[in-house]
Amino acid sequence: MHEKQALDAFGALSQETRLRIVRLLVTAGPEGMSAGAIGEAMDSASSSRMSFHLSQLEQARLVESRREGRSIIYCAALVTLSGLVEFLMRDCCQGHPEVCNPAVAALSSCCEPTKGAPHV
Amino acid sequence: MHEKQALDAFGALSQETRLRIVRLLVTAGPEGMSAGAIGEAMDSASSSRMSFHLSQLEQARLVESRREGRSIIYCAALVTLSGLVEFLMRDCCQGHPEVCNPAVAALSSCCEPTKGAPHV
DNA sequence: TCAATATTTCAAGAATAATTGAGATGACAA
DNA sequence: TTGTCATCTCAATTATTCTTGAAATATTGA
Repeated sequence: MHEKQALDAFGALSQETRLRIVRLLVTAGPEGMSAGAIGEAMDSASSSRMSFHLSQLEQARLVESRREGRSIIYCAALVTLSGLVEFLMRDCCQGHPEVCNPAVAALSSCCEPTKGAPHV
Repeated sequence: MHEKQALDAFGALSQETRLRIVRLLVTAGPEGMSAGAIGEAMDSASSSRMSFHLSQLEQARLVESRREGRSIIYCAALVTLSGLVEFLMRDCCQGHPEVCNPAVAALSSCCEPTKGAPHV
């Protein structure tokens, strides 16, 4: 993860509709959701507005898309999300390992790390 | 962490100078740095510009400040950073615990979680 | 008190980003 | 091959955010 990519990702996440889309897709899991279904889950979203925000998210690599018949299916790009966290928190414990533990605890509430997984 | 607070935080992090400041302060640790010292670490930052960005960061609760003599010392607010991660990744493993492990591994590269720490 | 240092505040202009609505594209089914 | 559905693209308008420079505030030392 480079600075430019992180800036794009944070920029994408700083807009209400887009943040909601990402969180929706994070819970939706790897099957993802069609653009139309995402739009229905948002209040008052015209198709062009939805398309604009989805393409911003895709450019920022926070979501990925694939075509399935007439629909385009979007899903969250968890690799980018975790890269973002790592970029932001890198070197947070220079001599003070205790200070950044809350961040780890927060993520652990999601799920336990794979034993022996290579640290990114 | 509520949506509004998360939007403010992501908005604050989506600007080059501010993202650099946060990362600088994350590595600086709890002692923090004075506004002037932060400004010197940025290229071509006028004091008013620096003050504008620092106040944006403080409004987003990503940094905290205290006065020390003539200087104002800023340090990273790790509680907000970890809250942000938790907000973004909440419910990422609805039935699919394996998919979000990369995020945990990324954070673990920073430091190990405290044993028995309450999960946020 | 006066001058110097460190930082903030304010207003104006410049730069970026979001929304809207109309029209285009691509896939499928009759 | 025509019609319909799902989604995207484009250009214009509106809204938000950033930078600049001048002036204000707070702290300290002479």
